Amino acid sequence: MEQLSDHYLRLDQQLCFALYTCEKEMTKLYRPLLEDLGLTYTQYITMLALWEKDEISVKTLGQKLFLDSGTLTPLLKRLEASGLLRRERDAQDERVVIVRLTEQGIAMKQQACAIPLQIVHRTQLSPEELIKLRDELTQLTNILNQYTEEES
Amino acid sequence: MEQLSDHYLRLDQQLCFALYTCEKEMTKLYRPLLEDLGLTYTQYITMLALWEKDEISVKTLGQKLFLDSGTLTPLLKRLEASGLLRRERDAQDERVVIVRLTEQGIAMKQQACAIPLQIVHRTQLSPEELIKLRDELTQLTNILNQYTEEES
DNA sequence: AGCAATTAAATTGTGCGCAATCAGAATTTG
DNA sequence: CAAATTCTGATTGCGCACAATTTAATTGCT
Repeated sequence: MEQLSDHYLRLDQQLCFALYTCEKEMTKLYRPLLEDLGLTYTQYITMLALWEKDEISVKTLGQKLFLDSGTLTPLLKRLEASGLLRRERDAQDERVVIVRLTEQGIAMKQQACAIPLQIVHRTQLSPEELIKLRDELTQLTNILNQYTEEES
Repeated sequence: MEQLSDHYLRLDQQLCFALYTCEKEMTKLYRPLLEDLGLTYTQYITMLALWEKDEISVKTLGQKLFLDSGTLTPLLKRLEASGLLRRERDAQDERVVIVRLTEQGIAMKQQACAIPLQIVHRTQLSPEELIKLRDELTQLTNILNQYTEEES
């Protein structure tokens, strides 16, 4: 006989599993659209960050994206190999690597700007619902981040 | 000068990015708790599925978890190496691999049942808020899944 | 100036996640 | 019944994620 406590271990009860599957499904939705640009999902959000603010260090970029150098270094090397950006050591501080978009990298923004609206449409969410969900997730991220930060 | 259309490409406007970072933060919250059990996050949700229903095929398990054999086969081999389960070919249909928990795998459920409440507490969400967010994410997953399914 | 501490990236190693491909088994169909 | 098709897992390859370690550069302290 199933215990009452089993309820808390059910897969369909878990917020984490809903989040986990939803994130994967969202990435899967982007994949065919990004394939046209020759980008993976993580490369896409990296380009979003760089279209907003160019000529920043790997560290600053990592803080925006919540990614560390173990992820960013090879990813940026691939984007560099694709001709979208250049990685150069800072002359002032040789420890720092500055990321600069190339003309090609800047130009890709025009192709990318059609993507967000296509995605929004497919979520079938109203602008209000989307903003609400997005902000709830952002707030939850901040709350969870307190725990993970203070333990390190 | 920044174009109006740039707004749609801003990182902090993206639902996908909020989802992406929140999912990673949630996984990071589980990590130290799961370390005590010797499980990764994906191994944990796999165990959740198996605690609910044991002796199922890799295919059925994959459908529950939204994971394919490329992910599950090596993951299940690791869980088998840890002594938590056994993988056996079905005698009726040799194509099918049946996953069975060992005594040790079943016993781990008792240790795991403390985890969900600890996580819920750290989200600082009321039970109602948590259920609402979880159900919204599940619904969004189902909507997005329509698009990704119909294209294949 | 000299040396420890700090900082920024890079590197290494493990484990997903998934597309693509392959192999073997079962089923369908002419 | 034989050929074609479908089905289930396994394998391979690539790209994240992230912990841990290493390397090199800078800063702080005496």
